[in-house]
Amino acid sequence: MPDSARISRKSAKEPATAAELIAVIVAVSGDMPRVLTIEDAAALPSGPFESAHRSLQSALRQWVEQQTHHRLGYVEQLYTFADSDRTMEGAERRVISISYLGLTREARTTGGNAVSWQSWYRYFPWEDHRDRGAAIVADRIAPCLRSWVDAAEDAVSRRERRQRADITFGLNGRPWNEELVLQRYELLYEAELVAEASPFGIEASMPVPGEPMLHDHRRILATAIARLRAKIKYRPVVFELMPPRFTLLQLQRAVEALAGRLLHKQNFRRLIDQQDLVEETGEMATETGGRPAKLFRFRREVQVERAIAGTKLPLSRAV
Amino acid sequence: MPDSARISRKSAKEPATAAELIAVIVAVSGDMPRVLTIEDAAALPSGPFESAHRSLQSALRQWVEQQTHHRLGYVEQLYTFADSDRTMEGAERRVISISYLGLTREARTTGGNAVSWQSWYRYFPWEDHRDRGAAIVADRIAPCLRSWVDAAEDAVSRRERRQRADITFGLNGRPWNEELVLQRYELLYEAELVAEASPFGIEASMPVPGEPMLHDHRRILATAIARLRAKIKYRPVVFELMPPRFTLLQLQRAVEALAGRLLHKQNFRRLIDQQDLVEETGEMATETGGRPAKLFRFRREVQVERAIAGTKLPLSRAV
DNA sequence: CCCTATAATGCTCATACTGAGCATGGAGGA
DNA sequence: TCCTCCATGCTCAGTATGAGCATTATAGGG
Repeated sequence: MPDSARISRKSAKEPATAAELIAVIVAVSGDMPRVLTIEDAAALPSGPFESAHRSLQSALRQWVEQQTHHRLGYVEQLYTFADSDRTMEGAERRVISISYLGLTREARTTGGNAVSWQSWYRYFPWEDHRDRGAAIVADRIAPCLRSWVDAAEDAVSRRERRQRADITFGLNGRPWNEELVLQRYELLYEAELVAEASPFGIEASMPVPGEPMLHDHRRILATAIARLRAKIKYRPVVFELMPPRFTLLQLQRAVEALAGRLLHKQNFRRLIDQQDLVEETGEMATETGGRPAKLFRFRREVQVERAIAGTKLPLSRAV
Repeated sequence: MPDSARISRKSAKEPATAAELIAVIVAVSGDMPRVLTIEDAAALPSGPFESAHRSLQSALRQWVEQQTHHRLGYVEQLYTFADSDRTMEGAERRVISISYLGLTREARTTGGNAVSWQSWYRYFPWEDHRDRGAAIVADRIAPCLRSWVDAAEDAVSRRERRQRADITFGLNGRPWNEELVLQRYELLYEAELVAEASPFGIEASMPVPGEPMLHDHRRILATAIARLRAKIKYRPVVFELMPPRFTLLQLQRAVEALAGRLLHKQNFRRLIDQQDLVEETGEMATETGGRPAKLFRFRREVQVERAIAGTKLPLSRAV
């Protein structure tokens, strides 16, 4: 390879780098999206990538299935980081972190070592607009953002800050966009409204609610949530999180849990069966609390056919 | 970190890994999407990632700008590979390849070392459905795929193969989907219709046209094309590839070059100005070959506003 | 100067999709 | 029996989208 084609000319002894995998494993239970955590809910599971593994994805799969005793239905690479602030302190080795999103079915306890499933809204309470999320934005976050806007140097940057805050958090008449999870977290980070952003360790008195995580794991989780919220709109991935048989309302509740917002029931049903995503099992669910509902199963065939088209969410302002 | 949280238990001396960046740098000129290549058009530019760099992205930016003397308008991470077949032969080190997509403005010659800009259809002639692409699929590829379908073991897998071929290549009445670039390449690879798939080196007599590349660079390029084709539909990224002032037809031609298909002119214009993506400069272009056209410039402001909504392509069966 | 090719631009139309809401059916509990 | 909670069926208006017709504006050739 010609020298000019190389990203850097220093070709002699490059200091070794280490590769690390970070997994965001998602399940849905009890109307809540859950994420697998370690360190008493303060970190995402991670570990070194070793040459014994065939590939990144197989390493992740193998490990997660061993941990959760569940098949990982869907795995997707999220992002690779190598920022210098991620270098292990004192070590001369550079760490490259490769993050993955994985979907699995049940949130069964995995046992031991402070491993647990947590609602992802524990870390991002403002993202749950099914109920109190909107209030948190309005009461707790918006005031802080206004201060941040006013603290800008000049009128121009004040204007830019205001516009950015309005768009990402849906203020001043702008609509809430559930996909902007990462942008919102990054704004809060820049405005030093999240604990990770304060240089002197975790402050007890953060004005904005939401548990922090170690390292930049909360940012990675935000990336995963954003990706998943976007994906469910055009790919039938929700079904990876559903039991084999389910009612349409259960399906809707799962989507709502992920999207963090309520959907229009009739339109949701229309969309689902327009796309032939499910088929009736012939059975009925009687414990619905109302009229019994038909049970459905996912038509696995569509994963091939519908390689592209996919699901869209029928959103609604309110319900 | 608890042991159970690690991806693998072997914690002793992990063999070092090396990180490599691979760049897909895209520009548009002469109604063709161009990609920066090295090794006499046989490979994508790549190089080691070293600890001197602040981050992956800054390393890439720095290097590309130095090479092309152009500002990299848009940079996006594509994918990270670490498959064992990517290990350098004979070396005990594992190589992790991180690929990036970058957009830049002009395809000026970079000088020296077999660096050149190539139309990406040189590697994927069947992807250019503005003219001969559809014919290549029908005349050269479809017959091979039929053989591949018939070569399947049993009726079930034959059926699966047929369906897969029909969907990805738009056969038997299915519509052509320009986003399935990677799926198409992978199908051709599996069917051993591309040179990279034949184990005994590059064959001269491949039934399907299209230049191969070294290593898995053609696959990476396919990933980049697919990503970009999807992106231009909902994000105003085309403008990164346009000169400061342009006519609407020039803009349309650029989009068509990327998408590999022709667009309905009136609908394209409707979409562009519905979204307020551009503003008139007041000047006119007279060398259009017909009636003079207004010159426009991109409204940079929308990149903030339109953080999400974005452009959609008005497609058309034919023009 | 007229004619033709090539574009730019303006408008219309049918269809599909989408957000919303009304109405009715069926089961269990007070 | 009435009430509540859901399941399910259907309607309606606004908007987006794929297509195509018509008109306007230059350049170049006869």
